[in-house]
Amino acid sequence: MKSEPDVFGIADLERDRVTIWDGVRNYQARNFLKSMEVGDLAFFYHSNTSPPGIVGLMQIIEAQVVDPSQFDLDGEYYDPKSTIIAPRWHTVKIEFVRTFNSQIALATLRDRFTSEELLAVKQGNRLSVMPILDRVAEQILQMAENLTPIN
DNA sequence: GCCAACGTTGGC
DNA sequence: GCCAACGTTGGC
Repeated sequence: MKSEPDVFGIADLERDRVTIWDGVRNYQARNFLKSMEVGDLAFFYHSNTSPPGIVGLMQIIEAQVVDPSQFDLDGEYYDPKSTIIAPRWHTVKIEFVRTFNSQIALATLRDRFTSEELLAVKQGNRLSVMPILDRVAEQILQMAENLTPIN
């Protein structure tokens, strides 16, 4: 799951511990959010930063959450086509698990995985929520273990 | 800041 | 329903 650190980064999640992942306004990304279940783990990815990459881990603690921002008239995620009876945007509530000692850069992920193995590595991919194979996720977690801490 | 890739909008 | 124009994302 991607977020720009300037907007909401892993440090913000570590501080808040729990958050609703609101503001996703892409149908494909929303469908992936809808498929998530309580207990699922997700990587936190920093986009639009240098270098971009995976910075930590979080856990889904509530599924099928109606995104409240779609009803916020003054917010940037307001959707006039959404109604309380038929909301268009669902998301998840997540909890901070941990920040990696050092981030796993996109370049490293590209070195290690093909775009078939890891969708996030595919050039031109703009999806902010993407599925990941268990096997690949385990390898990434292993990579995180082996990272040397930054001071 | 540039720009390729992609999604959305809207005229027809 | 097609597709050109436009807006956005996000790596570099």
